[in-house]
Amino acid sequence: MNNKFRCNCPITSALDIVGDRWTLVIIKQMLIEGKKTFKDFSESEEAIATNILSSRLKMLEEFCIITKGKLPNNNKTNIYILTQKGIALTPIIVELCIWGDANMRDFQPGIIDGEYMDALKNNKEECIIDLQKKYLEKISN
Amino acid sequence: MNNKFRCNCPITSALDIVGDRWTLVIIKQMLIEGKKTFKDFSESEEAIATNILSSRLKMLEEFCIITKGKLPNNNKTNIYILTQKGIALTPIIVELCIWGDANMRDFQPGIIDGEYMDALKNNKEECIIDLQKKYLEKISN
DNA sequence: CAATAACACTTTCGATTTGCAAGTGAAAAT
DNA sequence: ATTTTCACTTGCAAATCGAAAGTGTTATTG
Repeated sequence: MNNKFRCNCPITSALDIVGDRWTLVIIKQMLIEGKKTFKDFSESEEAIATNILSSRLKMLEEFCIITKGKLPNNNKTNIYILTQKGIALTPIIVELCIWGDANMRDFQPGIIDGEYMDALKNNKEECIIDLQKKYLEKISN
Repeated sequence: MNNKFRCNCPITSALDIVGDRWTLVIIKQMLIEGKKTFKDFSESEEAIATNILSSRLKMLEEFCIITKGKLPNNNKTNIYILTQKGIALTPIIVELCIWGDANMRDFQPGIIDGEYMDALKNNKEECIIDLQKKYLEKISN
């Protein structure tokens, strides 16, 4: 197993895992859009290719950011769920959202905010806690 | 000019620009490590290749995240400076730092925190403001 | 029970990107 | 005048990406 990490900086080390075109998009889809199956992800707006999706899910499982499981009455569909490490990425997702909303419109005028955006601008910290709480509720039943 | 953007989500749009292996590492080096010349970046711990560095600096300039300039008495060395859009990435860098520090040690035991880490854990918001203020001071003289 | 559909991948392959090394040209220092 | 420094650019092999098609297993439908 070769070392994925470029150096001992915590920021660079974080980027060694989540710093690519797709990883945080998948996390976002789980956390905010409630996606949890391979099909959910592959049918997303972002149109991720299935081979890339497959390799990213595998990597995220290796680094304990998600877990792969099944529903009791269904032996076909895999269910992917964020672990604590994964849920802890919420502040990063939220900050990306705020930055993208505020700074990318000049180049991407089509940006459409979700319903969460207003709340996010008003009270960021509360919003982060709320997103995490809602995700935990969603997966616990 | 082809469209870089995958869809209308602000998070995905942010990741279309800063979601790669190197972009946020460069921003971090500017903001936290005070790097500002091509040489500074190319001699970094992370060891970015000069062709990649060159293409990223060009891209960041296109998207108005950095500006390229010269010092009055030096016509050789280029000085790269974060714009407001660039400085606004501070919260993302900070959150990556916190997440990496808290969650990557299992896989990267070598992680070494900078002096800013303790302050960061105690008072995140103040730390973000402080980092931005210090950067602005640094470039204004 | 047989046939079909759905799901979760895997494989293939051409295109793009990465990363290393070497080279270039202009400015600054010696 | 020569050497060094800086900021790139070029060339090339290796790795990764992305679109499409294929595979195998598990529901579902008639």
